[in-house]
Amino acid sequence: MNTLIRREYDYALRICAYLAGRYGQGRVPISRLAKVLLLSRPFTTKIVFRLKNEKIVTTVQGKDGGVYLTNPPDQVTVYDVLHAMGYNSRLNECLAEGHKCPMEDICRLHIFFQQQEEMLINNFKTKKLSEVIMTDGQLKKTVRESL
Amino acid sequence: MNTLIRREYDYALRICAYLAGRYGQGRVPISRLAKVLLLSRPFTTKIVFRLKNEKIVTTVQGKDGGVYLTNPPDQVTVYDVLHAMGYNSRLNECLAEGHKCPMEDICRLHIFFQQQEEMLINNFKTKKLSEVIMTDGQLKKTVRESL
DNA sequence: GTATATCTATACTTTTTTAGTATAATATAT
DNA sequence: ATATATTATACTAAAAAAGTATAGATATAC
Repeated sequence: MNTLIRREYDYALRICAYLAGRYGQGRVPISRLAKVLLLSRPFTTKIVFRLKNEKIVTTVQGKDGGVYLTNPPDQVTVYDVLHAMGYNSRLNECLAEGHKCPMEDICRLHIFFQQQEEMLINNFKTKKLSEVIMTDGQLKKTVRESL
Repeated sequence: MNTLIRREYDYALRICAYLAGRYGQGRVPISRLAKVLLLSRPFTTKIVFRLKNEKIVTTVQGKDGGVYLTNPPDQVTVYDVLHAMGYNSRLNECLAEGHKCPMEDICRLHIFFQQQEEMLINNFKTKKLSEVIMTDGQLKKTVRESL
């Protein structure tokens, strides 16, 4: 199966949605993120590393270190997170930069997909992290039920 | 790069958009489809084979054989073609059938992506082949210019 | 009835992408 | 000092996508 949102991107969003719920409440160690979000620890590490480089999250090393969301959740969008992770998905390859299809200008399919993609990206840019917060309470409940 | 519409699906759409422009005007051999749409012949063959099995196109063997659109272009949608090709792309894997995420019910990200996907599929179901026709005239012009 | 143009059906190969792991190093609170 | 964290990069394995090859069947024109 084929997805526009890769696993990594999805995990990154989960991590940010969780951190959004703890904004202003200190640092969360990666080990805890992994546990509560059902991710492997090395993979979580990798994703946090990318998010940190793009300044979506801030990290603190050492004992009592951990991760927190750099900016308030209502100032970060789903698109921001995807973009930070290197999101460059396209509905159709013919929409990609550098791709020069000789039919492009006359191709109504191209125009159609272009419109669809714009709409989607626009919605990603509108959706804020504050709207998709995952709280500890919710997570504990579902994880308990899934055991 | 990652796309929702695979190359095969895109080619299938092109083929159908072209056949839509010649609906009621007889059969088009695969060799011609490949040439005019800038596709390799074996690949075109493979795609036509799939479209035939799903009755999107009808094929006639033998000398003077070829391919034509089974139904009028205003009765076939972009979604019909994608579906025939085995389209099962999802925005996010967590939307896939059989995928059971323990957080699913409470996950606002899941709900958000679900909505986005519905919107997209709906638009695919609304767009008819008659709206994306590629004519011989257009194609010859662009191909000439690209040489 | 034969040659030829055409589709049929499946198997194979190559390349790319994705997903995930491992590890040695560095930082900090106590 | 030491225990607990993150850092940064390299590596591996599995899966998917893209495209090719080929032997065969079929229909038609002549």
